[in-house]
Amino acid sequence: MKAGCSIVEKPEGGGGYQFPDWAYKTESSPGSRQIQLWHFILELLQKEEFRHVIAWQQGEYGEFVIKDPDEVARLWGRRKCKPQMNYDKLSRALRYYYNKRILHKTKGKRFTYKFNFNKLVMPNYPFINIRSSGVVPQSAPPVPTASSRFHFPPLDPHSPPSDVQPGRFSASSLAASGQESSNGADRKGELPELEDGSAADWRRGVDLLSSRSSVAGGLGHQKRKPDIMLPLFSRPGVYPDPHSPFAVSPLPGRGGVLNVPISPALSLTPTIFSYSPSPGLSPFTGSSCFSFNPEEMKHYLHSQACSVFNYHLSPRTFPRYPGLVVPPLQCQMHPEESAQFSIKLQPPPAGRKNRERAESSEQSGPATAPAAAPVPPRIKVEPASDKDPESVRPSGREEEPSRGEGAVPSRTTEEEKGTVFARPAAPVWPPGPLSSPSEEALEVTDDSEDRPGREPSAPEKKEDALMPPKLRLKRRWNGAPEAREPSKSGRVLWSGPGPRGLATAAADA
DNA sequence: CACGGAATGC
DNA sequence: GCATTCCGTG
Repeated sequence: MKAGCSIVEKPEGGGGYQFPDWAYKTESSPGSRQIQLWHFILELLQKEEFRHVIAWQQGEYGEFVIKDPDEVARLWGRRKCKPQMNYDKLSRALRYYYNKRILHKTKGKRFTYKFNFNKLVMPNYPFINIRSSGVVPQSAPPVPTASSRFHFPPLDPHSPPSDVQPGRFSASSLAASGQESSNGADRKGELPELEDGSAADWRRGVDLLSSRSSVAGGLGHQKRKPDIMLPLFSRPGVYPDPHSPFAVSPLPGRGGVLNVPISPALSLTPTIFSYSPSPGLSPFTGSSCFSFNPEEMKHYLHSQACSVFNYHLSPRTFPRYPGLVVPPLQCQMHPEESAQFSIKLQPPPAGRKNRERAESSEQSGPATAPAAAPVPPRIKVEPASDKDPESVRPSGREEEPSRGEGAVPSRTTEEEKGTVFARPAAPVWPPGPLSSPSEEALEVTDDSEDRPGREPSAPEKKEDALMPPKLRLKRRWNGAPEAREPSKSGRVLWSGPGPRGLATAAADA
């Protein structure tokens, strides 16, 4: 790998997880094993240290503002060992996400982009009812008793999906997936190809799941439909940054149907699976829904924890099992920083045909921000390289004074992790108590109002389920700020498709 | 600033 | 595939 740059690459699996595998893995980034820009952005967003550089925009769910474009570019360049990186280039990369629907631009606001969680998730989890909970992230309503009901997903391999599934979320419940949908408006006709790319990508996560589950089994054909289930999470709780898309909506009661993992990243590759491939380890493996090996579970939980932690996912994302304690692993990673050391400049790409300009460049930045940080002890060095980027940075760092949040120590030790769940980092943001998401969601809700969301209660199932994403694809939903909620207004949400995904999936299997 | 095509690299 | 790098156009 790029040796020189040590940085990131994926952590090894064995040891600890520095970051969720999926963040670096192939799965999440198919062709390339390197970290992807959106992962990186999420990393930065999750860290308080970078709040002054990039932060969630309050008010809009999933929206973030690059406060210091140059800095972000530098950090990115550092991470990728591209000293020549600048905002212009970085932004080009971000623009490529538009078609993939990972991001979209918030028009009118400079340096402001928005993650498209909704869409992200949808494809993967068509069964999720967005409306109720508000899309994505917050998706899940806390199910209080989750534990009791805990059904784990079934991801399992052999188990026939069919067998298992029924209980969990019925398709019906999930059904509604579609907010996105379609309103006619939405889809402009532009999308010709649609999906290919994008949908496919998202789908990938599903596939993974599937594959995992079926690995041996059935895979003959792949079904795209996800048959996975996500665990329900019980506690509503708290969450760190309200603005974070990962944050859960404060309102517990609403029902979401299921919780889905939310981050886009997650959606791509659910954390669940990330932790270890080995079949044996898989928590779900073999076991039926309820049975599982504690060890494995721990492992799983850990992973989840890490994910939660790393991305500030809502605790909801973390399934809670009674009694289970998650041991701290090292989950931390830090984006940037690590790079500090090894940055190697790469020669100016001579890239384009005739270009030979050499820019001077300093090598990247030295310091600007974080860099100076005390270098942590363990950071990765070459050998370790893979491990983490910033791995371990102890706690230190910070650059960001930010106001009050000082209180929160922020990650650091394990304990904190625990804390995270309990009380995540403090958001700096004041009040914004409600996140928009919820609001949005609320409105829509309708059927799902079910409060506790627990399982899928949704009665309705729209059957059609997933729309072929292909169809929809490229629409640009940007434009109006609120456009994103078509459902509400237009409401249509796809009536059609819903549950089918699951159901079918099962069936397929 | 933002967008997106094109060429290129990995 | 996913950027990175340029660049012309709004």
